[in-house]
Amino acid sequence: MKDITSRIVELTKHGHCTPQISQLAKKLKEPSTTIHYNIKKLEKEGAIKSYKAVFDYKKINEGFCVYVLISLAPDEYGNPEKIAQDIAKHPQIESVDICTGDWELILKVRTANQDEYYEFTKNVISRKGIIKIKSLTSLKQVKTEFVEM
Amino acid sequence: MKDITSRIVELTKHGHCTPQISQLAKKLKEPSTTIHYNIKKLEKEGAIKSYKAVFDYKKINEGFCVYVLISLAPDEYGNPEKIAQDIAKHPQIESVDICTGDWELILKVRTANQDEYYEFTKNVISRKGIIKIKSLTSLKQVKTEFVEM
DNA sequence: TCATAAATTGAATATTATTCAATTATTTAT
DNA sequence: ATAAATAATTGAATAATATTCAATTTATGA
Repeated sequence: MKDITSRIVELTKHGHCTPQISQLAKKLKEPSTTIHYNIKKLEKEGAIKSYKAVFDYKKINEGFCVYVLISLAPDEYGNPEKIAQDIAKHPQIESVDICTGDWELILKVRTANQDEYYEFTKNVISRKGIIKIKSLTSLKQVKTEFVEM
Repeated sequence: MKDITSRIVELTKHGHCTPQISQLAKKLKEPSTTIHYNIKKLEKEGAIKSYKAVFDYKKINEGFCVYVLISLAPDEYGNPEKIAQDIAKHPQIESVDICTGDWELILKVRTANQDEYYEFTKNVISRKGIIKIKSLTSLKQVKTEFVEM
């Protein structure tokens, strides 16, 4: 056994997918060359960033999901993007947004379980510049990435 | 002009994409039939829910993004899924999670602008059972759906 | 250890994407 | 308003890719 599935998951999580031109053509009742042309246009414009798979994350051992609200130290206000991009690099991070309001950053983190999440917080979230954290653990995800579960 | 692109966006936002088996085969240095077999297995198990496009949402007229933290009335605690699923149906909703902590629900909402978001809150979020709301508006999304922007 | 099921693979086929050239529609400049 | 230039649509031909199938190997479990 080579555990090919986990490597497929890792690659299709970010990309390695493609639109189904002929299916779209049928659905929209247009020639497939027209669909093809318009998709390439969207890609060139940068409107489409990637094609990817959406998972039942419990089934790929990423069942533990936490939203992390972060408050930054005042001296970091000038450049929140630096911290945001550093955090975004980690594979457990689904999303990072720089926000208005009571919190400057909001993260969505996926790990296998609470233990792994705890390790993650120690290594990634505990760092200079972050002065306050509130975590909201997801008990059930009803919809994710525009896909209803 | 038929505005085919916006219909393509609408369909590829949820699905109408497919994994690139031959690309995955090259990357993983395995025969494409092996990749095919393993992908079909993941699909049958329900581990893969869908294949979809990820967008630069500003460029598809969904540049206004808000995280909405919701507190439910005590009489709704017994069945938060009902409300969650009702909310999830709306196309502006990217995600809905039922959470622990100070807030019972967390939504991610995407609209064209603040006005549209305001209409959305009036129609969807102002409803019986929801007693407290906090909104966090995203100023910049650094990573979304595991894709760095 | 034998029997059964699961996973891997190559060769053949079916399906789908892509290229290209021609046509039509739209925009821009005069 | 008209001509010229650009952008979008499309069908036919080709290239690339997915899928099926049967054979083989590997793993599982009584």
